[in-house]
Amino acid sequence: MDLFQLETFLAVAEERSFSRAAARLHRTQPAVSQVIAKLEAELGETLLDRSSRDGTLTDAGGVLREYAEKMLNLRSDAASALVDLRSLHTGRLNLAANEYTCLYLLPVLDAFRREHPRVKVAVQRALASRIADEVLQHSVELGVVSFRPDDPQVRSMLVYRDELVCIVSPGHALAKEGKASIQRLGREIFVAHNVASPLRQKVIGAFKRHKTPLQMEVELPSLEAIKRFVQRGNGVALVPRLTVEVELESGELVAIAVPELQVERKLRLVYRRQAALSHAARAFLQVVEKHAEEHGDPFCFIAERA
Amino acid sequence: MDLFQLETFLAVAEERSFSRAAARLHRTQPAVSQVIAKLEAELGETLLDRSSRDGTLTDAGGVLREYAEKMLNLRSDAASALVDLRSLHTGRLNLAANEYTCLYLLPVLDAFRREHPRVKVAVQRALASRIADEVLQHSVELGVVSFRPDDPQVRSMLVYRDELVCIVSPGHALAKEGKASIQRLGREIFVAHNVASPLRQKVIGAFKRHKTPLQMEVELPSLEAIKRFVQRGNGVALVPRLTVEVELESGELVAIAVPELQVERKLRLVYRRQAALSHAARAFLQVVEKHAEEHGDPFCFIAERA
DNA sequence: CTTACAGCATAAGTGTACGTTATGCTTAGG
DNA sequence: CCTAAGCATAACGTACACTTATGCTGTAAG
Repeated sequence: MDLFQLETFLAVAEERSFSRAAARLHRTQPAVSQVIAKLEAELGETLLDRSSRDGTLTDAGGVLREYAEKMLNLRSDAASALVDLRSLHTGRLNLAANEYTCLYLLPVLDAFRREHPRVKVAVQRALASRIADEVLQHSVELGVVSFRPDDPQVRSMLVYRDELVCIVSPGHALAKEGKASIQRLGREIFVAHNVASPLRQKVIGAFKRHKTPLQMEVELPSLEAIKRFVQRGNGVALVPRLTVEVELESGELVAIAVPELQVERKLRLVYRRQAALSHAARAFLQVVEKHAEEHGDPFCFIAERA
Repeated sequence: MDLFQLETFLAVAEERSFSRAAARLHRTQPAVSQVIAKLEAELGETLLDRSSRDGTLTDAGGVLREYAEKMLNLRSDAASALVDLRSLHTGRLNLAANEYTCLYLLPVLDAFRREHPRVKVAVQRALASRIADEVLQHSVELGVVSFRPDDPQVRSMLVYRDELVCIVSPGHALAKEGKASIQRLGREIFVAHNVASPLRQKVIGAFKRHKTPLQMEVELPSLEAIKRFVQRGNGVALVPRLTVEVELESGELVAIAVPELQVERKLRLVYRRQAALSHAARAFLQVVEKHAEEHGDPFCFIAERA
C-alpha cells in the first residue's frame, strides 16, 4: 500500500471511472487498471464494483478511501510544513549565552524578531565554559562566547569587539580626571565578579606585571550588583563596556581610561556546522552579519573560519 | 514523497544510523542512503545531520518525522480496518423488505446477529415493487421480495416457500369444519389488503375462474389490522401463512383449507452480484443458506441462478 | 603522526516493476 | 444484432531501486 497507489485509487473513486482518473493523472487507462489491480491483490479485497459500471466503491473501498484521504492530506500538510519552515513562518531558535554576552544578543534578537516574527526564540543562560558543549550536544544551536573554543567540531564567528572599561561613580575622585595609571588604581578598592573567568585572570595578570597590589576585597555575583555597588561610590570595577554603555551615556557611571589595562574582548557566535543548522539559525547568522555591517565599529564583523 | 521513502526515513531516524536502519529493513546501506538522498533532493531539504555522526535530525527532518509517523500509523490502521471488515468485526448491512416479507427476515437476522454481533443491521421498509430498484441504486444491498425480478442485473435466490392461508376467527361457522369450497367462501365477507399486489390479482383470478362472486367490501391498510378484524369474527381473509403462524399456533385464528385456492408464495433474496456485495451481505447470504438447511421445509432453500 | 576502522556516499551492473501501445472482453444502447 | 464505451489483458520498453564494489571522511587507537 503506497501513496502512489492510494492516489490512483482516490482519483478513480472521485472520478467514478478508470478512464477519467487516468486522464486526470496524465496516465493511460491500463496503467490505472494495473495499479488498482495490484492494490486489490495486495489487500486481498475488491475495492471497486466493476459490475455497476458507475465506479461505486465496495465496502472495503469505502473504508480504504477514508484512510487514503487522510494520508494524502497529511502528505500535503507535511510539504507545506516544510515550506513554512524554509520561509521561516515557523521554527524555533535555541541560543545560549552567559550574563554578559547575553547583552550583545539583545539588539540582534530585536532585528531578527522584526524580520521573522513567527520564529520562536529561546535564549538559555549558561556558563561560558559549558556553551561549546551545549552546542555539541544539540541543547542549543548557537552560543555566544568571549573566546575561541578549542573543539574543532565547533565553528565560531567573530561578531563583536568589546573592551574592558574601568568604572567609577560620578562622585569618585577619579571621575574628574577621566584617566588613571594602574598604580593609581591599585590604591582603590576593586569590586570583582565572583566567577572564575578568563577575564579575571587577565586583570590579575596585568596588575602583577606592573607589580601593583590588587585590593580585591569585594566580590559580587552579578554585573548588575557590581554596577550598583560602584555607583554608590564604592571603589572601582573593570567590566565589559557592553554592560555599562547605558550608564556611561546617562552619566550614572564614569569610565576611567587606564593605558596599562587595555583588554579587548572578542565575542563569537559558536555553532556546529553551517549545514547542520536549522533554517532559523542560518537566518540568525545572516541577521548578525547584516547587523554588524550596518553598525560598523565596534560591531566590527570579521568572518573567521567560515 | 512516498510511504516507502518515509518508512526508510523513519527507520534511520529511529535507529540513528543508516547502516542499522538498512539492517532493520533487510536492505543494504547504500540502498538506504539512496532513498534518503532522493527524498532530500525531492523536498529540497537536508533531513539528517551527517556531520554529527549520531543520526540527529535537522529541523526539517524533525518536522517530517511527525508527519511520517502519522502517515505510517494510518497505513497500518487502514490495513487492520480492512481485516476487521473481512472478519466482520465491523461493517453494515442494509436490507429492504415490505411489511410481509419482513417477517421472514426476523429469525434469519436473529441468527446473523448471533454470529456477527459487531455488524450493524438496518432493515428498510419498502414497497415490493421498488425493492429491485433500491438494490440497483445501492440504497440497500439485499432485498426480500415474493417474485422473481425481471431486471437481469438483479440476481435472486429462493429462500422460502410460503402459501396463502384462509383465516377465520375461532368462533366462526367455518372454524369447526376446517375446510371450505371456494363457493362457500364466496358467501363470506372478504377482508382485503388495500395495496395492489400480485397476490391480490391471483386471488381475484381464482374466484373468477370458479365463477364465484367475491365480496371484497372491507379493505384495510396493514396485515396486523386485517388479522385483528378477522379475529373479531368479521369475515375471512387470505393471508400469507408466515404472517399468522403465531396466531394459528395459539388458536387466536383458525386456518380453513380451500382446495381451489392453493397459492404458493416464493420469497427471494435479491441482490446485485455476489462479487459486488459487502462482506456483511455475503455473510448474510451464508447465514440464510445455513438457516434454510437447518429448518428444511418450509424453509426449503433452493439455489436458483447462482 | 600515522594507521585502522567505522560510517556514509558514489559508481556500475542487474532485475523488477511500472508505463506505454495494441487488443480483447463485457455490457449498455440504438 | 450491432456498435460503442469502458475495463482487462498482453507484449514490450524503460526507468528506478536494489545489489556489490569502492571511495571518502572523520575518529579513535597505536
